[in-house]
Parts: sequence; structure tokens; C-alpha cells
Amino acid sequence: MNADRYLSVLNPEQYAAVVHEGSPLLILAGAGSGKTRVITTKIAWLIGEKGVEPESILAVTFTNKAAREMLDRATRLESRAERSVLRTFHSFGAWLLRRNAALAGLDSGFTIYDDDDAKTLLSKAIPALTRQQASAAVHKIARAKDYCYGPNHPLLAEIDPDPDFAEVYSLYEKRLRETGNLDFGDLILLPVKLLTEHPEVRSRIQSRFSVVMVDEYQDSNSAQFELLKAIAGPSTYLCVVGDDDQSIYRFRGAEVQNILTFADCFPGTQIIRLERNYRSYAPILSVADEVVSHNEGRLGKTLVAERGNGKKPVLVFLGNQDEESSFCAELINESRKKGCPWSDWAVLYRTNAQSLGFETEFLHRKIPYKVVGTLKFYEREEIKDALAFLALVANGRDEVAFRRIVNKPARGLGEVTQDKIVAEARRILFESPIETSEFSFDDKTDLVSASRNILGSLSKKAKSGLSEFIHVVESLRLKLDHAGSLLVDTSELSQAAINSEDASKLVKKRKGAIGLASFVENLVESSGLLAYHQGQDEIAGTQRVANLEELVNAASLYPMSREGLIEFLEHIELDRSMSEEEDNPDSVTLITIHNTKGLEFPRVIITGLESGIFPRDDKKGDDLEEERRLMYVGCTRAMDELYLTSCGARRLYGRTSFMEPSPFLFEISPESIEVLGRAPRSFQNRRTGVSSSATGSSGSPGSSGSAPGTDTSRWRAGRKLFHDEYGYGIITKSFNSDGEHIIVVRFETGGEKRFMPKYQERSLLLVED
DNA sequence: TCACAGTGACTTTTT
DNA sequence: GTCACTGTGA
Repeated sequence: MNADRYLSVLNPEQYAAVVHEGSPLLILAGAGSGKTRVITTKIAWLIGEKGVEPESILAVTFTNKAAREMLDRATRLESRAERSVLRTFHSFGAWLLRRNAALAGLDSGFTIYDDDDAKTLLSKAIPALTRQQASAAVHKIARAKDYCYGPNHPLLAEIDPDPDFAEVYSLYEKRLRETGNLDFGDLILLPVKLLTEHPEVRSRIQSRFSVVMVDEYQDSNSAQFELLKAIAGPSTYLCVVGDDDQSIYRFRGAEVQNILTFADCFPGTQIIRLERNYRSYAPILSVADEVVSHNEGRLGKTLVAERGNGKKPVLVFLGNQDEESSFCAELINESRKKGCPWSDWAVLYRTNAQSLGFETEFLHRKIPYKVVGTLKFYEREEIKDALAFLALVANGRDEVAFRRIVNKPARGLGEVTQDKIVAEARRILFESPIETSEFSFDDKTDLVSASRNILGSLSKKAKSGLSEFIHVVESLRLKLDHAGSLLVDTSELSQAAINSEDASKLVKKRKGAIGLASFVENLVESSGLLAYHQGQDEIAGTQRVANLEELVNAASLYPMSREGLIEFLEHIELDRSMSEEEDNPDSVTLITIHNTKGLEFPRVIITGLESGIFPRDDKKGDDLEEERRLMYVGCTRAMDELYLTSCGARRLYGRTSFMEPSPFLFEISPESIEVLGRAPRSFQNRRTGVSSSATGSSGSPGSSGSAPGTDTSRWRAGRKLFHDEYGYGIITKSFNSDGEHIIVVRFETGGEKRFMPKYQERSLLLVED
């Protein structure tokens, strides 16, 4: 595309950011300010106007979706951008490691463990750990890696001062290397190590990439910052884009300091602010701004609404989450009657668990919806089984994968036998240390070879089961190796795999399983997994066979070779956001606030604005600021209309609890928002500036605002109430005994019970007369 | 070794 | 209320 055309649509700040050259550049891009447009235009401009080689541009993002969108948009402006490297941090790390596997001390066929796999590995490595302890340890190890701390790092104590932790971490690393696997943190950490320990690799990378850009820079962690410093040489043009107000991944190690101190770390940095918002009407931005301006640690930025004035956001107080979901349904239905498409609407919530109520309600009312971000497909048992089998074929040392499928379907190989095999594999490994980089299929440390070694020591039943298993794995490996040599040209496909949408169409046109698909199909069958899950289907009426077929289909995008298999597994591990298949395009979006980043909707409802839910009750200090930024992200998704809902009571883990409005609601000035429904007294007091001593109380909506238990008059005889377990009842007696306030309640069911209200805040609910 | 039942823990957010 | 782990008995 002609540069004049794409440059002419930019505002002066965007233009300046696109044509900026020389010094490092920090673009502070507010929500809806055209950030992606700037990055993609810049890529196009560098290639088309400045003669930069497409291959020498590296652009890193945090999500695969963002990477795809960036590639898509940049390519539309400049077709050569297709050859640029646009990846997530993690997939870039994997890319770098596979190309320098030997130097990094890895097999280029390494597979990637998710948290679940890591937990399994650790609990097998240290049987003394309970599942919970293993889980906590894996979590802390991941944090440590976010900060680039190895097991011996002097600052490791910041994560956990317990000396045992360093030991557990160290053992975990050892076992992970033995199995030939990497975890997510390694995909950043090991490239940093590689680049710092091997200057020749570093200079090669630095001369390969003359331009390095990072999107969503506010979400980068310390390790990613280290990686960035290692990639960027003295002559690299570095450009990072981000918004400190949208930093919402601190909990997994994102370091806002990276963006706050960028200019200090890279001297000469120029800062360009994009503050013109093209997405939302002014009143929506006011609410977002009022909330986020309560944060202290921010660079500061004021969004200007280019779209001007519009409908004032609405805050709705509701009794409980059932009312909340039916309110949302009605609101959406009403707009539908006026011709508004379902897809205009997004219902946002803090935690995934909250989606359930909306799903039930919408199903009931026949409102089409889609839940974004449920990665259920790859978490299904049958899919995990098939993937574990594939992983074992690719990497014979993958202990977790081996344990998962060696006895599935049952082959008489229980944990005892499994332990024996793993021990044997480790024995061989220690007796004949081989250069790790030289591991290959026929390697003796392979769990399959180890299995063969111990066959003699097994019972008859286990022996035949294990022999059969060995045979299956080996014939699959043979098949893969042979296919590799007879390889038809599948480059068309793997190119298409990048643009997955086109690719699946391409594949559907062809008949039969092609590429890696025929291999996966074969594996699913010969492993016995298909028959096993078919049986389960009959019992539980599940969709397992269909899911396995779907997996086979997904594999058709990859060539039938070991490399193809590894690529397939990596893709699945790093991008679980399944192509949004045959989703009804006109449907309401149900989504967590975290997942909305980068998205926009004409009409947005942010639900569950209650203290304890949003923000979560354990949040304070910096964490609370992060929750506030999350609120900011949620609000700024809305283009035309914004609704906030807050419930007086909510059922959580099967219990009903009173809820107080989210403190963020108090930060919105009364003029900025229209209030519907019965606002709790605490809210009215706070908002009109009346001091309230009732903070932290849990009065029900409309009832007295004082703390329960101290105010005996609330629990007077004659009042109706609701109890979690016993249902509705009426207070028949209310008195003090030994200084304790006691009430007697007669329930509708006929029973009578005594309570001390003070201790029953969570289960006893006063009901309006 | 497996199937079942009872127990307990648990709910952020994700590459 | 749900899921997953643990322990028991066959």
C-alpha cells in the first residue's frame, strides 16, 4: 500500500511515533488510542519507505492473538511484513532455543511442560510433598524464573526465604533437564543465559534484528526485560509500546517498573504519548479516569475522547447474583428489541467461576453467547492422553507423559512398575553420561529402552502389557522417521498454519487425513486410546471420540515428520486459544476482565463490583492498585454504553454471603454515573460525604448499616430470615445469656433452631418484611 | 491393581 | 457445589 495513504490517517502524535528514528522510543499509548495501528504502520513504513529488511524486524507481544492480529494488519499495509518475526515472548524464546539447542545444552526436540505437568514431575521427584505443597512450590519456581532467579541466586529468598525452597527448586531443575523438558519460565530464562554466555550467538542475533519492538510492554517481567537487553545491541532500534495504567499481570511477575523506568535504562529515550481516544464516549472515560487516578505509581496521562459526549455510565445495585444475571439478560433483550445485535454486548467478570450464572440464565432465555478464554479443549482427559503419547514419541525421556499413558488403557502397569522403569532410565543416564545435545530416538536413556531392560523382572501380566506398549511406541517412531524421508511438499501447509483460519479451510477441502494428521490418527488407534475413550463415551455419554477427531484434524496443518510433530506440540503448548471455530458470530461475549485486554465492545457490563470479589479481599497496596487498573481496563473496553452491577448478597462455594459495594464505586463522583436500584446505606453515606463508622460491616441492602452482632435490635423477634441450610424462618425469641446474644428461629420446614447471630454472619440473612 | 466412597480443599487472573 | 486426592476393600 502506498505510504501516503496509510500515513495520512494518523494524528500528529501517531505520525511522530511512526516516523521516529534513532534513539530508543517509548510510546505511552492510552486505551483506544490506536496503538496497534501505530505499530503495524511503523513496520510497514520501515520496510516500504526505509528499506529495512522484513526479516530484521522483531516484534514481540504477549498473546498469540495479538501476534496474529499484528501480522495480519501489518501484512495488509505491506505484504513483505509477512517475513518479519512477529511472535510472543515465549514462542520467540522457543524459536531461539531450538535453533541453538546444542549450545543451550538441549535436545532440539524438547517439549514444553505446563504447570500441571510440572506439578506431576515435582511430586514424583519428591514423593514427600503433598499435592498442595508441590503446587505451591511450582508456583514459586515460576515466580523465581520471572525474576531470572536460578536455584542459587542470592535474591531467591525474596520469593521464599526457606532454604528448603532452594533445594526443591534445584531438584526440580535437575529432573526437568533429565526429562528433556522446559517449562514456560525456561523459554525466557534459557535464552537470556544462552545470549549472555555465548557472545557469538548474541552478536549474531543482534545483527539479525535491527529493529526490536515490544507491545504491551507494561506486562513484561524482569526476565523478559533481561532478554530484551540481551537482544538489543548498540545499533538496534528499540521501540516499546505500553500503558502503565493497563498493567494487570503483576501476579505472575509482570514488573510495572520496566515501563516506569524504561527511559532511565535506555538513555536518550524519547517518549511519545498517545492520549486521543477513538473508542469511547467522554463519560465512559471520565469514570475510568476517576478510578485509576486514585493510583499513586503511574506516569500520568489524560485521555481525550475524540468521539465527544454520550450516554452516562449506569451503576446498578441488585440483591444477588441471580438478579444480576437476569438484569443483564433483560438489558440485552431490551436492546435486541430495538435492533441491537447480540454481539454488541460483553459481560465482564473478575473470575471465570462467575460465568456460570450468566450461562445458565442466557441458555434459559435463549440469548446466544460465547464464553471467551475457557481452554477446555486441551484440558480434556482424552486430549491430554493423546498429547502425552505424542510427546513421548517426540521425546522418549518425558517422564510425565510416560506415566500418563503407559497404563492407559490398563496394561497391568501400576505405579510400582512405573517407578521401576523411571529409576532404570535414570540409572543408565548416570552411568553413561552422554552429551545432552546428542540425545535421539534410539538413545539408551529413553524410557522405552529402560522399559525393555526391566521386562525380565516383571510378572507375566505386566510383562506382556509392557511389551505391547513398547511395540506401539516403536512402530510409531519408525513410521514417523520413514514418513520424513518420503515427505511430500508440505511447506504450503506449514505456511498456512500461521494463518490458521485459511489453513483449516484448506484442509477441509482435501479428503482424508493428511500430513501429521494421518500419524495422529494412527497413534490414537494403535495406542488403544481411541477404543478406551470410546468405551468411556458409552458410559458417560461424553464427546471424547469427536474431540480426538478434532485433534487429528488440527494436526493436518503440520508435516508428517519429527519436526512437524514437535512444531505441533509446541504450538499447542504455547497457544491454547483454539481457533474460534463455528462460533455464532452474533452472540454475547462472556469474558474475564483480564481477557478483554485489546478488545472493544459497543456495550459493556462489568459485573460483581463487590468488595471481596472485585477487588478480591486480600488485595492491598500494590495489589490493590493492580485491581484498580483492572477496573480501568474493563471500563475502557466500552465504546457506547457502560453498565456496572453490584450485588448485596452472593452465593460463593455454596454459601450465601453479604456483600459490600466495591470500594472502586466510591471513587466515582456522583455526577459521573447514574445509579439504579437500591444503593446500600454505606454507599449513600460515603458518596454524600457523611462519615460512616460502619466500614467493614455486612448489613444487607436496605437493612441497618451497623455491624451485626453488636446491634441486637436487628435480630428482634418477628423478623424473617433466611438460613443457608434450613431455608426461610422467623425469629421467635431474642435474648441475652451469659453476655451472648441468642435468637431462636422457627423455620418453614417446622424445625426450631438456636443461633448466636454474631457467629452466623455468613449463613444467616435477614429478609425484608 | 482397580474401583469406589469419603474426605478435604478450593476458586483469580495465563504464556 | 465441585473436583481431586486418599484410603479401603475386593
